[in-house]
Amino acid sequence: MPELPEVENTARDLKPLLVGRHVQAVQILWPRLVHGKAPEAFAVELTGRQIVNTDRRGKFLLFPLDNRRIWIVHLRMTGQLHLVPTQTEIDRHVHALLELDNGQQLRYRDARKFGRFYLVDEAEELLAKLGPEPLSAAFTPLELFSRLQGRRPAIKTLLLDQRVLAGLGNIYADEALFAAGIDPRRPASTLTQADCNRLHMAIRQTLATAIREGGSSLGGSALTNYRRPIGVQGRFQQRHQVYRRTGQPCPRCGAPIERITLAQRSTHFCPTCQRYEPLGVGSS
DNA sequence: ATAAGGCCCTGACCGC
DNA sequence: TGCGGTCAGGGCCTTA
Repeated sequence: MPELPEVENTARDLKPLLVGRHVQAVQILWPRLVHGKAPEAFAVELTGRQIVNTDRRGKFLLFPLDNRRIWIVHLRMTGQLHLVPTQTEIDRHVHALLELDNGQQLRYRDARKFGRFYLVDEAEELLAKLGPEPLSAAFTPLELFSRLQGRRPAIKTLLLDQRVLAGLGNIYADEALFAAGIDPRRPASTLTQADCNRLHMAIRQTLATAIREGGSSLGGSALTNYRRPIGVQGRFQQRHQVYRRTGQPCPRCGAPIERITLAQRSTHFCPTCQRYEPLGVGSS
């Protein structure tokens, strides 16, 4: 499931393959892939354009074009972009074909059909509500603390809210909270500045390491599993401390990892290392 | 304004 | 082997 590290790797992998290429033809095989306009109009508007860069904001992939418009892709759960020779067989999960000027096709493949294409004049039309980039200078421990003030939901829930912080999904929210030693159920407003200092560092280190490891690939099949455009899987799943490790020993203390549901999402944590004791409650 | 829950999709997996 | 049920969950939408 592509989150920030997977999207970042996708953008980086595609950069040398796409920048400078012209789009010679576009075929949308599943109309609802295109957001906000007819797929025919999308195809016409993208045809003939040159891709001048590849970039990322949150979990969105950005492809600025030579006419200053931007093609934007969100992979959601199972979206994948691959570059293949034009004559490669088209399987039933391929929903878009972009013919390039070098005999290659950029293909969008998505078993769950949750992903979307956008074509906009200004990126802000789509990205205005996103919170800060976790790896940018704008994201500071104080910024994190400020954004949690007066918010009652569990900290895990808010970490998944892209308006609070852009790019975290279920895997990296769980991993970052474990690294910071914070109970995912804690009401966000109960985190102290010191908690936010640890969480800020944990988020950055978790994401930076995951990017370096090529992201996380979970599940057995190449269909639903994250694959980089160059075809390889990520390696970070080998370093998950809690995510989908229910019942297995915590790498820090050995206690069994627990799984609960928060905001309709599975949540994994160590009940010992991520303990929350509200003031005035409990003994000692 | 915040908060909570439903919805879209289909492959993988489990128990019988 | 076949089959029904459940799970996976990002972002958008509706409702309170």
